[in-house]
Amino acid sequence: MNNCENKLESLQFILQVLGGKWKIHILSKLYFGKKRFKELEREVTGISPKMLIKELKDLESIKIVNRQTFNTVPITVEYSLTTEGLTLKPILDQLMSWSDNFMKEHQSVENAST
Amino acid sequence: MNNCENKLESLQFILQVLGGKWKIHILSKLYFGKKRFKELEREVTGISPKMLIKELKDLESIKIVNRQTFNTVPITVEYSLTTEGLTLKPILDQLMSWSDNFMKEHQSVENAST
DNA sequence: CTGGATCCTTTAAGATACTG
DNA sequence: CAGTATCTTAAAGGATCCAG
Repeated sequence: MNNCENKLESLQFILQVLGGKWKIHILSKLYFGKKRFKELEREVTGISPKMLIKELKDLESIKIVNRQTFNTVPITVEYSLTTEGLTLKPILDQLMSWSDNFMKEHQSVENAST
Repeated sequence: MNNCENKLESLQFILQVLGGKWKIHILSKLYFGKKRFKELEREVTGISPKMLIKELKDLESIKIVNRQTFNTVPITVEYSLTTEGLTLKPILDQLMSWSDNFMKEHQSVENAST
């Protein structure tokens, strides 16, 4: 039963993918639909083009986001979630509600010094 | 409805907590029960005492693990999960099964070049 | 045994200017 | 508009030695 090690690795892998400063923020924007590069740059406040590109490439390479180019006058690129990417949403939602709850608990503990 | 920002923050927070190279590994050992420092050092292969201490402190500070000292001849310290920490298990399990599935898909895509 | 302190290397991230 | 390149800083992690 040492596929535990295996699972550990996958877990670490996906945590690494989702970790970092920007991934979640970017994904949360893409859950509302496709976005152009510039849109993302605007909406993911504080990110630099270099970081945005890097993160998008990361996500693209594991097929969580999709990149589509249009040969318009100034080139247009749209990013969107793949089917795989969409399956991530419930997970993220659950994690979110856990974190949310966790934060509340944590706060109430700190404020319990009355 | 900009509690979205709030949720994003909690998500990032917990992802940061769980992220890094060792947290998950350590937690997965603690799910089997309390462990002494040395036991963890042995079981979490490759970790240095410095890292182990740091990670344990991180987890302790957010009340996910519990630290209990015993005034034995050479001092003994036992680490275990708190109630909060235990609530993390289902989340981790779900994440794990997702990652697992994701990895399989990903592999089959790569091998589909027949 | 448990853990702190120090030094060093590697990786993540930020700023900014530049090209097709 | 979309993306690169370069340079710099900050943070994570590793190695090792030391102390209660």
